[in-house]
Amino acid sequence: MNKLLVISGPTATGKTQLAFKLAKLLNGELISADSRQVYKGMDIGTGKEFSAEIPTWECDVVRPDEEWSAAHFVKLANKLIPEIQNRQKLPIVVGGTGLYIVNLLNPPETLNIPPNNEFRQKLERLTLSELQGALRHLNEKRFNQMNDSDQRNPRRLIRAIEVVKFRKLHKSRNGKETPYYPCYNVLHVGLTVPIKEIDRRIEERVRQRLQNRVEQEVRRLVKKYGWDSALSFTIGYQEWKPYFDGECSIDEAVKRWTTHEKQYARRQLVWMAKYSPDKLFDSGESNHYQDIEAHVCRWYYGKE
RNA sequence: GCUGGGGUGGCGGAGCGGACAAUCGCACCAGACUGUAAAUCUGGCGCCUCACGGCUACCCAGGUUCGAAUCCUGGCCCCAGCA
Repeated sequence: MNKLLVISGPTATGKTQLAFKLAKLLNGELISADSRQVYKGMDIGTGKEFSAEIPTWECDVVRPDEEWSAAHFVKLANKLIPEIQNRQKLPIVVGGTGLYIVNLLNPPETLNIPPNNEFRQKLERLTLSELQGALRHLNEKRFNQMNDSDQRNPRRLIRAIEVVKFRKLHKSRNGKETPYYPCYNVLHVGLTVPIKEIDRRIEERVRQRLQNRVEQEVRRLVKKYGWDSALSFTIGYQEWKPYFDGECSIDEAVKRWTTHEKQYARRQLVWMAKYSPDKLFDSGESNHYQDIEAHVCRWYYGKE
């Protein structure tokens, strides 16, 4: 039994509800592939949902001021998945962070090359052309491999430099940072909805979260962790800062939040178009659940 | 009613005689992406054309000028202060 079910898709398509249903049906446990729900206390704004019967892993694992990354996610997931399987249960990875899922299923060689924060801080002070120059000087080939947009992306340039530097330093003892290549029997189900419907659901959800007093949650978290934390790069949190600082009205802040959420959904769709799941379902269609259930069961109960 | 400021592309906002289809930001569209990914970055964004290029544009109507979003006159509208 090495089966692994993956459910991905843009925000507001009903992934979590689907995962709960399937978990109940197939005796499963969830692993959240969500880069924001890992943060403790960021509950209302990230829309955490739990079920009394079904365990959900990789939620609430670090504080908003702690470090987290795709590599952390993958490492923990590769520990959890066999554990769940050993309990004779089905692990279900659900989430909208496409990179996490891709990295889990198909880890890049560089995944376990750690960041060098001190070095990064130094590089962050450089201009774009200085960064480009630095990478070309270290490894012209690597620079040329990058596409036009990445060559102008400071963050990507910094990581590339970091990787090259690391390899130069550790070329003798290669192997330690090679990622673990799992071989699970994976079914990857994608969930989508026409974009107009996603927009509608996002608007509704923002209203709902306001009613659930996100504002209080944000205020509390800012007090505890400050803006120098995940709060400043999370939709639904970052937008509150100008309002708290008296630079805009609450309506403007909420509008920006909604817009950012919609833009995010579009980016997720672009990502999904590139890394398409095995099978895509439209959760706006009335009988989608039956279709998904049938499809998943065929895989689950089928021969290995 | 007087005085002063102003009307620019979906919005905010530069430009104040030529180099302006008009800096920039936002929104929007299309993408990229392999340890920050709800992040970060790229391209497009008046109309027609694959392109060279052409056409119509900076409230409206006139005028000055080789040339006007930019100057002048009149009109309409907005804002601030005074009445």
